[in-house]
Amino acid sequence: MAPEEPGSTAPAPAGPSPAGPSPAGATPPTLLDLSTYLLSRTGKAARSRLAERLARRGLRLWDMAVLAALADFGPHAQRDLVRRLGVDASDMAKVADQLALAGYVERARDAADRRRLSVTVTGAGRALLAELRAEALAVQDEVLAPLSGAERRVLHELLARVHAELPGTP
Amino acid sequence: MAPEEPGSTAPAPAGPSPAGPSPAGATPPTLLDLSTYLLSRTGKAARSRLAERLARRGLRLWDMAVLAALADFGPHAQRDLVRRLGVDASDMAKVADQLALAGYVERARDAADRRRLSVTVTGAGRALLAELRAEALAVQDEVLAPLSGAERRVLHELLARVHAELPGTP
DNA sequence: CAAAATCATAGGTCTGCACCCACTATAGGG
DNA sequence: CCCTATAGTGGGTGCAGACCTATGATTTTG
Repeated sequence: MAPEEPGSTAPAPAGPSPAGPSPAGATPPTLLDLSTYLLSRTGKAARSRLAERLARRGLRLWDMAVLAALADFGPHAQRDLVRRLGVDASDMAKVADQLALAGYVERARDAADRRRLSVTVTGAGRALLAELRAEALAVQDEVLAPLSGAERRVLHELLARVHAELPGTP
Repeated sequence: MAPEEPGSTAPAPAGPSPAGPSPAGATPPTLLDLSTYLLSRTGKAARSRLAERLARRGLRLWDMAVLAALADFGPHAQRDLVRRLGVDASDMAKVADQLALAGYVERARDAADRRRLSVTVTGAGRALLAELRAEALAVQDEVLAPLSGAERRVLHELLARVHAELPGTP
């Protein structure tokens, strides 16, 4: 079970870039060549850092998403938040409940359809969202540190286009 | 597991996101303005799609990483794989064990230090890695569909620089 | 009106990831 | 030799995310 493949030469890395820190060993080039891999890694770094900052406030990423949706598009019925954000209805109920308890949103039964709960962001919610946005920008600055302003704009534009076409996102 | 969308298998016959521009509602601009958010979302999409393809073969992302490390840098003591990939030693033992069982790697005790297990990729392992690489490229093609070749190269270069400076990666 | 559909919610499952501890085998210094 | 450190392993824990089901309240529809 060892058909030695002579041709499967590893793309031996000439050498770890002098500037590149590699105290623990370099990442395999086979992986680094994959945009998939880089996207996954950098995305995970961004997410986990932001999540960690939110966690310090007892919040999760969904909380921020809900506040953003309410601030950007105005009051939603809970079911519309579910549709817009693509989250499970049951999970949305929990998020909304927590946000309402903390005073960041208000919930009221829709008079027209008493099954529906209309969710509205409060002043406190808007203020919080502004802070969370600042946190996100701080993370962004941290993660994108090696890029110039112009490069960051290019990256953002490319990612926006990729994101726009992702199934499940629209 | 395709948490984002239901059928991620086939490239949508007609259009990616069915005609409707916002069948579910638009994403809040407050989020879309954050590169952090785009990075996280696209990264997650890439990751989950690749993971799903690997899962069909009974593999996980770590399996691919280990094979890549072995193919790129030659045989490793298990402990060196742990250092290079930044995974927990206990988890690495499990991954290596599974790979060995499937015949993708061989393990032998190091004669010099009989505590160490030297891990070597087999021919089958290299062949598998080539296939996994092809899968990753397919996912990449899927995710980066909206970008031209030149744009993909720019994106890759920017991501590579960002990734190189991420703490925890070195 | 009765039946079916819809909304919100409580509760639970499942999966993957990261991490931790206890234990064995081996190495190496004093 | 004894003692400490290291390598690998097995068997866990805890957490977060997505998902699923049942139920009560309400609206819509046949």
